[in-house]
Amino acid sequence: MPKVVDHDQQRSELLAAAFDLFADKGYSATSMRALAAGLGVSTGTLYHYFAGKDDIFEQMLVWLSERDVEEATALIPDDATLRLRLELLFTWIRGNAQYLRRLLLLTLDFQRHRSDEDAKALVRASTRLYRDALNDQLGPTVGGAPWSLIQGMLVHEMLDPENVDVPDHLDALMRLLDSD
Amino acid sequence: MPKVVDHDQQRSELLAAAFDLFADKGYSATSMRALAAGLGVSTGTLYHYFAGKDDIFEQMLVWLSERDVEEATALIPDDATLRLRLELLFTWIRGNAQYLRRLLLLTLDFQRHRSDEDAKALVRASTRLYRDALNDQLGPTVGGAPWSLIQGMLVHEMLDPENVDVPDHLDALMRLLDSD
Amino acid sequence: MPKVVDHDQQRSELLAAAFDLFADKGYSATSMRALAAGLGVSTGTLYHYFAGKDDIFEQMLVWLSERDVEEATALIPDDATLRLRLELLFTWIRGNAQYLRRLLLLTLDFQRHRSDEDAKALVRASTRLYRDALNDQLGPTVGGAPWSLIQGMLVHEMLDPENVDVPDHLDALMRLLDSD
Amino acid sequence: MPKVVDHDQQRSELLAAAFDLFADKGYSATSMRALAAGLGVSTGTLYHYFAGKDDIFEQMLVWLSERDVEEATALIPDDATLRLRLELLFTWIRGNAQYLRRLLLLTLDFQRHRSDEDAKALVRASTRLYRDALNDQLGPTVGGAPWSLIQGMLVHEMLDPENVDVPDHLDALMRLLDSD
DNA sequence: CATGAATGAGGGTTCATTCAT
DNA sequence: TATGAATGAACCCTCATTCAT
Repeated sequence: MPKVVDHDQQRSELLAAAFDLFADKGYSATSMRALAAGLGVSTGTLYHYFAGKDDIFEQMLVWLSERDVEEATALIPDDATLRLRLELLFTWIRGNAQYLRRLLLLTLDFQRHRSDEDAKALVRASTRLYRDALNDQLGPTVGGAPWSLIQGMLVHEMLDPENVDVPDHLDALMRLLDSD
Repeated sequence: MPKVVDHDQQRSELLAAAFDLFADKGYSATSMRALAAGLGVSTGTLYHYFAGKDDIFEQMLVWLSERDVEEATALIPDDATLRLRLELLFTWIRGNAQYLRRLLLLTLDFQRHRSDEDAKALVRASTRLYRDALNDQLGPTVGGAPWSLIQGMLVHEMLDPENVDVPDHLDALMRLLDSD
Repeated sequence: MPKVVDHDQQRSELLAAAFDLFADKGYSATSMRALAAGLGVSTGTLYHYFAGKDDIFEQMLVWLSERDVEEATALIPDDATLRLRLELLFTWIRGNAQYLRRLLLLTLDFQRHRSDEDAKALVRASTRLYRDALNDQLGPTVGGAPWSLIQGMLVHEMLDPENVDVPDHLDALMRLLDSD
Repeated sequence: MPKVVDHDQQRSELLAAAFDLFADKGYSATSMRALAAGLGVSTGTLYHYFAGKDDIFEQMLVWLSERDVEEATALIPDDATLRLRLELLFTWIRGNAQYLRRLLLLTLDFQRHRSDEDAKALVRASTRLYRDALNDQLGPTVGGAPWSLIQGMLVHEMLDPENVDVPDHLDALMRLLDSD
């Protein structure tokens, strides 16, 4: 099925490139024209591969989530201690902080744009993919606070970039997990 | 003499009512026409009181921030213990969680829409107003993690409302502060 | 009738100031709000003294034309030779070239804006006031060409300011008149 | 393959038709909606072919200037005497006087609307195209006065149509050129 | 498969004018 | 007499989407 392969591969490449375009300007401010131009195709072609703007975003979000979780999980040895897992994950998060901030902002952007149940479900699914991976690594006892702390750190940096004490956040994360 | 209208009062009333309209649909999806209709005035009147859409939002954000900080601070007795302060603040936050989520989302929405330095400064100023008030109440030792945790809790609820363990977050906050 | 005097004087002052405002931006680009602000009154006051924007312009044009003709005519002795008359008039025109260009442009601007017969009649009346004064000074034999040359010089300067040879124009004017 | 439309040809056709619409009401009074309706397309289509209202005008002005100069120049034999050249040019001008008046008024209209340097440069370039062609035909000795006389004649007709003695203008032109 | 021409509703904003005070 | 709040149509322009080729 060579055609299908080509089709899927082309679609993946379009999705990968779409993130930068969306992330630069935000969901609604990124026009289909700009998307087409940035991806090097015509608007018609875009509509050939995708049902519309929302569809591009949705497929992109799923694709990014799966890729991220795979990538981060692969870094952690199976026999790592809790502390090591936390440090490795935190390192990955800090190394991709800029990207994660952009993704988080974009996700909220999209959710705001589309307030229907389908959009909420999509966002929830993507979020849970990340959160479940975190729980897998740090234990099922986690009640949500560490996850909130990580997300909060990213939001904090978006709103007031100069006043975020990153080591303090790692320290806080460790204390939260230790006391469990 | 002109029509007897207190310019500043009228402006404040428009600002107060504007929040719900902005928060319902997001910054960019709320048109000036919708704003005017929702506020019961014409678009011309809106431009009589404000320089434009951005100006409405900016004035609104300042007004809300100052009002919130005053309101929350007033609830806390001067001689309250750290634990009591935390509980009172957390109670206020939970009591206004829906509003705070909407405000946070709206703020991020606006920041995305306008990426210039002026917008960033405005958002930063508003954010710091809240954060400084928190630091005033919970002590200067706070390195940012508690603040991130609170913001993260709100974001968490936006993305995955059913999976947030609120008491766990209060507990985590207490642990973070106790160990200082 | 003190009230009437005050009223007329105020109106004259408003008209005088209105020219600069109109000339700076053009007829249609000068808003009533800008006019009111520039004249130091409210829009309501403007509508108290004038029937509307067109009325302001019309009264202004009449007032300017009469003032200009009086002023330029006063400079010429009754017993001046044709050559002297021409030189004095040309000197006045060059001394007021910037103003005259602005006035000519503004007049065309207005005529374009209002294509009805009333506007045309007004413009024609104003133009003839200038042209008749010129004919009075330079003789009834003038068939229109000198007048066209002067207007053309001003238009020429508007369209291509650096390439107008002013002495050549005076020379040409003299030749046109001499050969009559 | 897209719809088969020659982009440049379609653009030229729109430009040609745009002149009448602009000339009828003036630059600023001709709205994009009116333009689109008059050209038989949607506003969206207009923006597909042109960057905006100014762009339409600018491209139109260049196109008209080049067409006019070509057309008028083609009428004059290479070995024509000065007198013949003048007569032929004057005949062309009189034959197109209505059009030229409309063009001149429109150009001034546009220059008034946009006072930036780019607009001035465009107008200057267009003006010089006409003037240089005139100089080419009537000799480099022309100091500008004949050109001013021609423009003045057109302006004169705009302001006071009934009082322009056309033969007198031709006569004056000949005298100006003879005496060189 | 792929193109880009075409649409027209809707965006933020400005306007001359009215009128209650 | 004088004010400025209020209107709402119209401004230029952008948009996601469709479809003939």
